[in-house]
Amino acid sequence: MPLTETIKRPTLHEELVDRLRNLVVEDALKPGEKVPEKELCESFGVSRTPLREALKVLASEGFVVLQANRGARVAVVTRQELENTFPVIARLEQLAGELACEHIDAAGMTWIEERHVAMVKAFKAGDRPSYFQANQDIHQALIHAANNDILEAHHKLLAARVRRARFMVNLSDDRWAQAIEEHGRMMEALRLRDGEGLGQVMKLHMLNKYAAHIKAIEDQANEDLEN
Amino acid sequence: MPLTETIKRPTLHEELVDRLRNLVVEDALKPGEKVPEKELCESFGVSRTPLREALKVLASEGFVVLQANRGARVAVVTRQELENTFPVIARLEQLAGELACEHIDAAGMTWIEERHVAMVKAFKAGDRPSYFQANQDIHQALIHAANNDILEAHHKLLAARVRRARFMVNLSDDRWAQAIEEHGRMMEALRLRDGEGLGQVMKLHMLNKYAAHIKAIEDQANEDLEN
DNA sequence: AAATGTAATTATGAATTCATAATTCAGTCA
DNA sequence: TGACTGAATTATGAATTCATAATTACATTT
Repeated sequence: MPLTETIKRPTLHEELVDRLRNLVVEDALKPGEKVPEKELCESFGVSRTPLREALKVLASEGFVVLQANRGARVAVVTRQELENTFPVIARLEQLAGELACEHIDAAGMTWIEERHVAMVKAFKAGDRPSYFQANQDIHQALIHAANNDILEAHHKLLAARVRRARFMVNLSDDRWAQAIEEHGRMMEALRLRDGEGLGQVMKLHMLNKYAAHIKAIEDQANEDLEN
Repeated sequence: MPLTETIKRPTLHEELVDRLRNLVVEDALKPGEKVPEKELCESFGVSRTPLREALKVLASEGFVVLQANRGARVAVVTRQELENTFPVIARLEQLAGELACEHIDAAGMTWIEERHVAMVKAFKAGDRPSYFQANQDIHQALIHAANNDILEAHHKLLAARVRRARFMVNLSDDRWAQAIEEHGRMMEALRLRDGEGLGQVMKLHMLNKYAAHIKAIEDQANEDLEN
């Protein structure tokens, strides 16, 4: 921890990058929609310059696509993109699991145990929003515990992509139960500081999530065909 | 392959992102230096707006750091950062190796064989620049053969970071010979389409590169102490 | 009525301008 | 002589302006 705490976040465009990314990830801006530059400027109370700077960053992160002289559109989540993303994030989570077991401290451990309890509770109550939040907290904490900024930064972007995709399908009860079971095994490995094991489970967890996603998409496509 | 080929690259800021990134990676802009906005605008013949947009993107990629009201500086390559980068890129290369064996086509295979020959030739001739180029071509081609855009994009950024670091130390003859040997094993695995094996060797290759780098840095530090 | 060509409008990329924060440098005092 | 103060200068972030590309609306023709 450095002695000099980093200063507040002053620049407009940084703030905007986060806000806009959230709008995309939280599905407030729908895939394929053009980004309404003018409206956003007004609602944020800023001029076009910082907003456009932010859009450039978002484009490099893959959340919007820029078309020459035709502005920005919200990137569509293609199946191809999902198929490409999951294997990559699975490997990053595997690495994170290994490193987390080496580097996690007592405070981090306590926090994760606490969030795990909250997550199971949300599952039993059928409370999806709370589950999603606790789940996200746990994964974030594990990545953070790995103590690798590069890993964390790249994971953050990929995780946001995956999080966007949750609006494409519903979490099935089966998959939900399976995910909870996998999280149980993650906690076991973490308590034993079994990095190899935690890495394996986290990778598997992500690949299973992937499989469930693909299946859900296909089921939905079939349903649509029937109607 | 889509019927409609994507149009040229018209926008100033995209061009600038690439050009500036190159200046950083090729060490024309030295770590820690402040980015001379004015000079760059003049030499590129553009105004500040697109240049600053490009700097925002470069900052999100980690090649420059922005300080509030104090402009951009070229990011310094810290040892910590390198220690964080190598394990991540090693995993990505492992994954790329596995996927490349599944997806590579004849043209890709031919190109890689050709570049491998050129690389060995450059090694025997002691021609470092040609070696670096061929080496980079091979790794890029393998990643590309994996046929995963997400993987490719994230690898590209990390590879650029690592490439920057080559200015910190020299490639020792020992490490060079070892690298050539590892590439030989990569080619063997690739020819057999042994994805598992290729992934392992590529991961190892990167981790060995990492070890050599750290060692070189330490040796250099010791030399400096003696003088 | 449909289609094509053209003018008007709008939106976009980039240049310029503006307000302010940071830096530099001269002058003052110890 | 050297450290501090404060004005002058410079650099930066953001707003505004401007030129042009794209879209829309409309008219003309068949």
